[in-house]
Amino acid sequence: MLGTRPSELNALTPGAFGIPGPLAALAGLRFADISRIRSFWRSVERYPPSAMIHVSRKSPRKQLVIVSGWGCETRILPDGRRQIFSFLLPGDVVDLTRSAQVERRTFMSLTRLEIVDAEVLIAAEPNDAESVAESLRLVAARTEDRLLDHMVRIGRLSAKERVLNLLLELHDRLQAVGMVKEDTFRLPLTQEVFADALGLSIVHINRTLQQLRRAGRITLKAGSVTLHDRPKLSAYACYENENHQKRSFAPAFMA
Amino acid sequence: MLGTRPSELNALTPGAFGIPGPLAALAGLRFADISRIRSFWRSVERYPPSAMIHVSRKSPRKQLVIVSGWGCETRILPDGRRQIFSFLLPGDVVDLTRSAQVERRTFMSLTRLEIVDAEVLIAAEPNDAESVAESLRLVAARTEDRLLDHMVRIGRLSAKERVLNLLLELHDRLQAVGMVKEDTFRLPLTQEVFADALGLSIVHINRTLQQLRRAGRITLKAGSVTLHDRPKLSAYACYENENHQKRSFAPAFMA
DNA sequence: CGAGACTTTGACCGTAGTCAATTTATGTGG
DNA sequence: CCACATAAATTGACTACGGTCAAAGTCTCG
Repeated sequence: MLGTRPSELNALTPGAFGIPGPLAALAGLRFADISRIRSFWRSVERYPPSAMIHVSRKSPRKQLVIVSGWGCETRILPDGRRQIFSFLLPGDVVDLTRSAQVERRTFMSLTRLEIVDAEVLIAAEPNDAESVAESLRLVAARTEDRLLDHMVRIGRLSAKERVLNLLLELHDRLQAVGMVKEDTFRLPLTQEVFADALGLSIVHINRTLQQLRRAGRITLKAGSVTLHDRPKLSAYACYENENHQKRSFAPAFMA
Repeated sequence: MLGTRPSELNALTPGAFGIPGPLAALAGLRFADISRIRSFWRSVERYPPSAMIHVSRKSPRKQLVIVSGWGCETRILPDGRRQIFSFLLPGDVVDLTRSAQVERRTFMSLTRLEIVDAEVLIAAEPNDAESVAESLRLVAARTEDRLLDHMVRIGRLSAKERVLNLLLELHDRLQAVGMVKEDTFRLPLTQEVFADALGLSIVHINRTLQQLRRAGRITLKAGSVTLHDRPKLSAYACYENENHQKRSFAPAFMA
């Protein structure tokens, strides 16, 4: 782990739906009543850390929603090198509809992970099926857009910038789903995962983190990170909040 | 230019539809008669090299099809660094439907460029509207998938591997639309563009190309490239043909 | 022929990679 | 609750890939 001690602060319980939780990211989703939530809760699939989640052509499911935990999309080269394309957080949608060749992206869990098939969410809201589907598409589109940010990170930023830029993105995404407290959030990733995401070696990631720590830019311990002076860090790392000029998507069901 | 002298071998004329041309990449597209092709030809938009193609929210168009020339999607950082996300070749589709934040990707021409709005193609085929639309989606999905290959390139391959891997991809894509002759194809890109796509500096791209040339891996002159021993190069550069296990999409209208 | 865009080369530097050893968790069985 | 095994984080020494700066050479085109 990047810091130390694990924890379950990154896991959600059904009760969490009562407060601005991860699924709030699913713009406009409304859960009419508790019983529906329960039924949906029962169809959650659970995976242990580092599990490969198969989504072959035989399985009909095409959109998966992360309920709790962290996942990622990755590709491993024949010689063992690995590139992580994206991190998937609670509320994110993996939309396989958008890919012509599902085989080329591997979806795996990084922590214990819970997912539901989007079909279940849509079925839970028969009256708003279309609006739910639309929300899912929107969230999936955002996930795709982030691939570009990640490409810029890897292609054009220095190691320090890459690390900060990614941490800033994760901060914002986690904050959007209520998983940030006082600028601090859990980061259940090993340095190896970080390295594979940012196109750097483990050793260099380690040294980069040290530097950022010593320079007082971040605090990283016990598996939690705190970013000090985000505006400044954002400028330094060429980070742009993805919600800059966007309309807000406050979840209607919690007004 | 990467080699020397320009040329129009990468541009298409209407007559080209009679032979396996770029639009063959649009699986299943059928052009019932010449008059329709003409009408569609009249709605082609033309751009000079290095033009920014605006696709703001005000313009209703959402899917653009490249008819001739090369384009790219890119992002420029505040300090001038630039990352090119993808190259767009004849037959490719730019699907803005898939992006929640169009502002974050800039679409520009690299050579003289001709595009048509997908609407036009669909309208040209009233009886097969749905199948044409489906083809467009498929092509767009492939374009998206390629972003991942590009990410691997930038994140995990060495300079030599990156260059070869990209050349191999371009070879295959151009071959699919009949723009490769005897393992040779036109490459109307400057080394700067190459550098910005591969996350390297111009100087290093130049040296890498020299090395590949001297090692006899490629021939690069007069704006054309020849790849020698592609199977070997593919293995070396971790390149996998995207059509590996895929069904072929021979254009029905030219059988 | 000259201007400007592109390519090429040399000299030198620095970021990031590799290898290998050490320290510090984390976790499991007794 | 401790001992040991394993995973993860650190650190040092050394290397090398790729970046920067600057100058010279080429090509194209008006």
